[in-house]
Amino acid sequence: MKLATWNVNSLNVRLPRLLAWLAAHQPDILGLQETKLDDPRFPAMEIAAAGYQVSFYGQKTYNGVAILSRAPVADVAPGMPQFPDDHKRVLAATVGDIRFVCFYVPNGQSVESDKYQYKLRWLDAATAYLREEIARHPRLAVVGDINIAPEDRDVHDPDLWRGQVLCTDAERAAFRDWLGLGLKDAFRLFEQPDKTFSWWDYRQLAFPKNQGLRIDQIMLSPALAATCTSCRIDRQERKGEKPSDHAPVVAELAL
DNA sequence: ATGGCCTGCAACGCAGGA
Repeated sequence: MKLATWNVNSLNVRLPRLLAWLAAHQPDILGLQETKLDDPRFPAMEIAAAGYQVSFYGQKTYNGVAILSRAPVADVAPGMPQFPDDHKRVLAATVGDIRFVCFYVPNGQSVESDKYQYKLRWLDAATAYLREEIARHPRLAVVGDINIAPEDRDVHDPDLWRGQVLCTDAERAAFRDWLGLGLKDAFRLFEQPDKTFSWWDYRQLAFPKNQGLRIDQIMLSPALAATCTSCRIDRQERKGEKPSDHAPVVAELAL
């Protein structure tokens, strides 16, 4: 079984790439972030034609999340009950005996901004939310654009980024809180090449220079982590015409 | 390669991303 996550940075623009990627990689469950589409405009027909059930929770211009699954989906739950929010950033669904949570964590913009304070409040609420989810669902996968580079090795230039948003101690502490609930960062269950990232700025030739961050994650509860056989980032998808600035992350489970 | 990020909006510059 393949689980995946991808910030598509506008599903409207990225739909051709998404359909090609589904055909090439055939994930069983995929979480999307930054669809940037109102629900009436969601391309449900095209995705259904590709063989996927789809649940979506979107808004115009900003945010927006979706879950695609080859198998039937149940108990779809938008948002976090602990954190009423106009931003559409959270969607959860059950596929078989797996609970799949798709997060689009706030960016935070800069440590001086109100958006950073919002991000910290959001992360606190997410900890409470995940504590309940993992208690209720032993086989839990939490995926998404987490907008936190967990450690310096997830940053191309740690000195440049030190103390900046995505790398602050407070954000990293929240990520460690999630690991403290028992979740495993699937990517770090395996030996990985140095300087493997999931996001590269569109500017300054950041991708060819590999000036990136690893801010997209798949986190697995112990029961699922025990079945995980690989986790990799598909940097090929960052190449070519009109790529998203994020690459997909894929975890394989022996299920 | 003589460039300089991308997307959506109701725009004709701006907000937001990270």
